[in-house]
Amino acid sequence: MSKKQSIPRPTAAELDILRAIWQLGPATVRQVHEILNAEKPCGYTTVLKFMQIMTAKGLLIRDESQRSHVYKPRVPAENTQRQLVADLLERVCEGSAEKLMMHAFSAKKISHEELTQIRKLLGNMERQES
Amino acid sequence: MSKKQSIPRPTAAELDILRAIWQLGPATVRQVHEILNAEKPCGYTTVLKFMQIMTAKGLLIRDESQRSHVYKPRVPAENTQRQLVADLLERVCEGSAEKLMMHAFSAKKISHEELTQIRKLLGNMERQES
DNA sequence: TGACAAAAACGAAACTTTTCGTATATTAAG
DNA sequence: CTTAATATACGAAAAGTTTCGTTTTTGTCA
Repeated sequence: MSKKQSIPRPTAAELDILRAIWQLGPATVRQVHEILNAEKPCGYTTVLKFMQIMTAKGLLIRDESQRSHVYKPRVPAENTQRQLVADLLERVCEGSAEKLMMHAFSAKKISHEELTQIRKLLGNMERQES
Repeated sequence: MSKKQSIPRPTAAELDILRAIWQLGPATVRQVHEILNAEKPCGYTTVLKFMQIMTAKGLLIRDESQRSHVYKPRVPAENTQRQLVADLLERVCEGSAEKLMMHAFSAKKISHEELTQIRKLLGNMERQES
């Protein structure tokens, strides 16, 4: 009975770091800091500290074989993203995917291409349905 | 030049309270506490304090004409929901509505009826497109 | 009007998150 | 080996969130 301790939900600042790593792939503190600092000024050690904390929490794992440690997500980006979307779905859309989409559509202009992709996605859903 | 100060994003606990009020309509602390306490035990004054803080932050407004003050959201539920969805869309889905949907679908089984509704929604979108 | 019940106000403790200064370690160059 | 550059480690302040005990106010009714 292995104890698979659950990974906590990332905080806002932690999500910023995850996003940078999702974009970069396995990355050093310096690389992440470069991206984050460009968006919004922040100290190097601030980013370092976060990445240490995130490692302690189990959000990241790190390879210490190099002088500059290399960090990557403990679980695939998709898992974390799915968890966050599911959470919002329940907590603000009452579990209604339709509401979720309505809000997304009213918040942002969606391109024709994207609409086509989404329709295709819906088709697949339908097919999988019992 | 009226200074329209922006309303802050609700925290997790504040969102719980908003959800209760969205469900109840304008409500007293007691009503909100009843709902929240049923989900997860919490003190009356805890809820009261939150609602006071939220009023100070501009998330709620209250009618003090009765002995039991009546609170309601300062902005329509849809606005807050749209803001939260838009935020997630940008911060975890890279602005891609398709990814948002994919995650929603993989997180939760969607009923046939809901799929139909969503398809209808897509149709409307298309029509509005330039 | 006085006592009781219910509500609001207040203040602060307990936690969590965010930010960084300073100290220490490691490596490369001269 | 010494120094300079760059990394990590550590600790703690600052800020924000959550929780609730205690006090004060307000309304009711006997």
